[in-house]
Amino acid sequence: MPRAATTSDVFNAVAEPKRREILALLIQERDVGGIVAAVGLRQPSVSKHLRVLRDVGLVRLRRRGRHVFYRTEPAAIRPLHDWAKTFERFWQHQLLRVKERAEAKVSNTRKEIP
Amino acid sequence: MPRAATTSDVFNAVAEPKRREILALLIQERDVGGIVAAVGLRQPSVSKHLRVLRDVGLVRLRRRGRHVFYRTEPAAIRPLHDWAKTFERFWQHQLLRVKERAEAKVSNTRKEIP
DNA sequence: TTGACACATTCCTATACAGGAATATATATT
DNA sequence: AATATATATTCCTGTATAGGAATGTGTCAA
Repeated sequence: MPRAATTSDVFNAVAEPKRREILALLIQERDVGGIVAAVGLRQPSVSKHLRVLRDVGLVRLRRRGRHVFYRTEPAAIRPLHDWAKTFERFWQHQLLRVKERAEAKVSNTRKEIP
Repeated sequence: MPRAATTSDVFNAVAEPKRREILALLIQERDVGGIVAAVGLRQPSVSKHLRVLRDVGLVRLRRRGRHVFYRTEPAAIRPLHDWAKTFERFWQHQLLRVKERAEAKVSNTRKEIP
């Protein structure tokens, strides 16, 4: 079985670096031409990335005449954030242990010096 | 160009749901057999997922005789967390606006009642 | 109406993938 | 040494890309 479709969930959609770049860009609304100018890709590739982002709800669009303006939908990133946050307390534990070891070492060094 | 390799970065590695499941599982150290029993996959598939997670630093291993014990390396998830957190203030803005609209509505309703 | 412009979609291709089956490697047991 | 156990790797296959090229669609302008 191949990897899940990029359109299936947010995790797959943001696995592509260019799409993350586009998401960061679209915190400020831009039309497709503006995105093409900003990232180093041809217009059809950009449109395809936008389609993926749209399908998982990571961007919204607004049509104005011939132009289509896209903007990031930040709330759609929350599931990813919440998942990562699940591990936060564990890496904090790690940092604490590192700190404790460092302090213990200092303490030992002090004992050794006299 | 195909999708980037799963081994290239943390974002690609966690794009696969089973790997996220394994990461959650390995907060508590387990051997491969234990993982196989927990997730519904054959041993070779599990070993391959572990290889990917290992290559991007998301898990560490400890050999004990014939058994290999894996555990999640929570700190390796931080880049993902930090990236998602970049958008936190924007979705908070959204929530604030929703709240403001709701309060404005209540206020209007009150004005209409008398 | 005829272009011109902005964007989206389709078709093509090389590549990466995930699981299954078979096999290899390493360690423990007898 | 021979065998059993635990895990890793290799080979195979159907599927999902991501970008390029070509084409389709909708809107504005003259």
